[in-house]
Amino acid sequence: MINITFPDGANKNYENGISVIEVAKSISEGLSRNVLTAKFNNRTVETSTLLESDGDITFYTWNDDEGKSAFWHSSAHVLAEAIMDIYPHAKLTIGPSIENGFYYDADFGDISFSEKDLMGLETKFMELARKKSVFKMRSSTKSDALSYYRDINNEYKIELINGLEDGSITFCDHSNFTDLCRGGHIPNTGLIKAVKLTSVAGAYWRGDETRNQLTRIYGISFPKNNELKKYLELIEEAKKRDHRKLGKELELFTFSQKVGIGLPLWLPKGAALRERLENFLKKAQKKAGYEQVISPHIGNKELYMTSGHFQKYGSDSFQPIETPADGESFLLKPMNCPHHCEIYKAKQWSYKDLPVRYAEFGTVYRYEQSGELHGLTRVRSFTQDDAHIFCMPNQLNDEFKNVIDLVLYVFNSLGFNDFIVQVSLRDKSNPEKYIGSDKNWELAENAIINATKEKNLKYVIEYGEAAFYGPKLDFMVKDALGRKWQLGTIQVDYNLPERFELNYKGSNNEFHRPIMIHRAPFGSLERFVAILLEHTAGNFPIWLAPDQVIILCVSQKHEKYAKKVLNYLENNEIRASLDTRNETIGKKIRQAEMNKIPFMLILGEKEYENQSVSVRKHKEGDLGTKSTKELIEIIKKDIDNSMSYLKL
RNA sequence: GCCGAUGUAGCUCAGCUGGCUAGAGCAGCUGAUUUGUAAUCAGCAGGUCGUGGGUUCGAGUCCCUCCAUCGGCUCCA
Repeated sequence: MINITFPDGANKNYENGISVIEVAKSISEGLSRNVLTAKFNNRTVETSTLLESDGDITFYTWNDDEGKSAFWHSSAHVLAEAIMDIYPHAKLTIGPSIENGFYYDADFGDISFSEKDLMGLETKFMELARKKSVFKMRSSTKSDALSYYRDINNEYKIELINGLEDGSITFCDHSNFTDLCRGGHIPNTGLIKAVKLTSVAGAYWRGDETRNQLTRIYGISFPKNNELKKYLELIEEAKKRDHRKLGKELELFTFSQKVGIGLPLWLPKGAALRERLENFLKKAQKKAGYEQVISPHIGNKELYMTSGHFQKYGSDSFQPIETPADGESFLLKPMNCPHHCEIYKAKQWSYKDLPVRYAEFGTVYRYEQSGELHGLTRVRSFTQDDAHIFCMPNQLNDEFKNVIDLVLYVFNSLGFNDFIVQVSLRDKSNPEKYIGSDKNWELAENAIINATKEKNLKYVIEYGEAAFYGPKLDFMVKDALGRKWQLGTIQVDYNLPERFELNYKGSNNEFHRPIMIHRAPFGSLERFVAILLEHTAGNFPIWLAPDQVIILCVSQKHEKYAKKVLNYLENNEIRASLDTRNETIGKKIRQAEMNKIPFMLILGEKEYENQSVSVRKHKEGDLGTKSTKELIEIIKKDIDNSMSYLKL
């Protein structure tokens, strides 16, 4: 007999060698039907696994992330089977589950696989799934595994197996198909009732640009047809929130091939919105002891040689601007830090002066690869809400924590509650990617981790994501389609102060090196506005909204009164516009709704007679007739509410 | 940069297997209408079908080049 403990603490005795699914069945028939995968003693097991010791068990269904990932991972197996069925010469590599679905990477050799071919694969997929083939794990010796893949000439799997330890190698069989796999499957293929192969993409083997490019097929599958339908509808809805679409519709920004790809042009409404964001942050920074500085858009190449940026990024950047003078060249500013270092150097510093905090909305230019450009989120010219704090070692922790507070304040003010805090550290196996001593890196990395812990932030560590000069604390937010983007960032840097030979006079009358904190709560104004657009679907908080009020005349007869009301609103510092076009009131309302203007005022005969206004709120509808005094109160209150966080 | 897809008026799209002066709705302009809470009616104007080449009696439609955009990969100071 073995004793099995359940998540609620209850436990029960079973025959030694009972299967996971039988244990589930002993609890309830329903659970055994829904269980997709399980963990036994914290190890992922198959539902067919036989249990031969005491232990804790947890069952996972479609409602759990673990259940979904087993479902999707199993779907990847079926996809692989379908690929081999239709393209017998393809070479399989890996096929994991991802956040929304799964993919499989395969080498199709000379065949160019395109989206048109997905339909055929999808049909084959469902045909295979319907066979209800059972997933069975099987262990193999390293030499058997290697000889299996040598026989079918799959160098990718051979490379994978060579990286595995003998004794830990397992295959998963279902139907007549087998694949190298470490486990975590659903009971059988029949549970997959719906699949959608969503896209084809190129992906480098092992993520390495210098190696073969494989064909990646993305898909998503569901236990019910209806869920697939709902998922596809959700995607359609999300596409409507795409900032590129909304930015055009709301006349916020545009691009022009003539100006150049990836170089955004801000339209009046967008520029004004951006300015409001800048002023909001400037105000907060002033309170937090920052001073604004200004630096030029170009800098001498020597500046970036000193910082190390030129050596690191020079060859694939906008190329240096040569001047008539011999040997003189300038770079378009790709970052502000070197300039701020030189500003720091403009005077002598005493320990009594520190910390000093230099802030600048600095526009920078980076030659991003053409395939990487993406709306406003990845551009070649963007404005960082940059600042650099120069401080002493004993001030570092407090300064860092204050910056965290500032970032959180910005995020909370704008309703970004759903973000991931990422500690981006160096990849120690690639030291050539970084500058500076190991000792300085240790200090910087520890400073970030400690401050993050002290602020009780839940964080994930990502190795290899650090900047070349120092580790980062990144605040990641998802766009409408779930893609993660870095917005806020805070970096600890011991290296640039060294390279720029920054110093201050300590109380012992000796020179010391300050530590530098790089930070940008928005990250870039461009990306921040893009993500804000997608999160709000263009319904900005009213304090930010391009137009807060639009006045709609029932007929052109009321234009004069409308102008009076407009004037009144403007005198009360409310952003308003007037629609006097010769159109029906219905049409003007419709357009104002589509333009997402928070308040609409309808002015006609009735309002003119008693000098009132009819108020309609965006998405809510008619609020009835109000006096102009009441109107201001209503709007001011609304603006006030939208700024409630800003005042904390 | 790499893989795949797409590219027709300001916007959203139609144009079957190549065949008469390339269509529609919205937006724009002109006129009528002067309107009561999500589209008033009529008329007009607007496109070298992304670019350059090729195949063909004939190309928006087929082929190639380049460019841009979209979905990924790589990259992201």
